[in-house]
Amino acid sequence: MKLFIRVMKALSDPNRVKMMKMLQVRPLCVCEIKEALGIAQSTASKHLKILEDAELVRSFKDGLWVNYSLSDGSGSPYSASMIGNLKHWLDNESEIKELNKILPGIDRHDIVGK
Amino acid sequence: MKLFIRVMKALSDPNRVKMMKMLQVRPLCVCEIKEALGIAQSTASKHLKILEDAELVRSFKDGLWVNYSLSDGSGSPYSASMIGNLKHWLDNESEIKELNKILPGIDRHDIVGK
DNA sequence: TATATAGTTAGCTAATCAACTAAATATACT
DNA sequence: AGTATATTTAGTTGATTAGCTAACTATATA
Repeated sequence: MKLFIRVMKALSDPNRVKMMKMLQVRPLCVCEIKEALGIAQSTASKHLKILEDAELVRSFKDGLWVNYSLSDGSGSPYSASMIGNLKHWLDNESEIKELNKILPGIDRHDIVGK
Repeated sequence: MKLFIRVMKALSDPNRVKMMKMLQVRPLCVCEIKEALGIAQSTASKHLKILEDAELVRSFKDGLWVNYSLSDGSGSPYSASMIGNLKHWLDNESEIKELNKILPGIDRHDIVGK
């Protein structure tokens, strides 16, 4: 039960859902995600930890950067199912279309201050 | 996005998930549900409203009783999918097995005080 | 070694939420 | 009409949560 609740809770926040949708496009570092969403870096980091604890995303370090990507779903049937469903859900939402539009222009090397 | 979040939020609470699992067995009135879960009737009622707003359950009055049952899923793809998934999820959880064990012994006519 | 950069952790605040009791509403029965 | 029963609504309280800033850790580079 705990695992299931953890996945549902993780997907109960709009910013976290947006992160999942962005990670469908390509792996992203924390600073790219905070940039796209317009939130503080610490906030983005915390959200990503919640998604990771729910086995919805995974992370690997690359020098200074921590890259986040969608999990392969091996963590639980709940995360696997939601990762799969989200691939075809919400694409017509204006907020998601907006993100998809700006995402190509977001590059970790161009992000200035924190 | 709002609809999706509403479904995720609705399923983020253990008591609400338990309600979904109980309603898979049979339609239930509020008093049967509060009895099975050991919570106040007003609490059960509020939870059921949240599930109903997420299109996960529906209700119809029968005299003094309000019967709740699983929604047919026509409300949204999100509710439809989750209703379907929950049919085969969580059955091996001890909390759910316990509920399934006591549920046959719970009858609205036998419930004494509120 | 010092400095800059990316990320996380700690600590705070405002908002949301689950629980309860008590009061109000709705329906049936005497 | 009056009473009992089922449910919902109002109002309160304690816990959780999302957001921020500031401080800390880790890594790379001058």
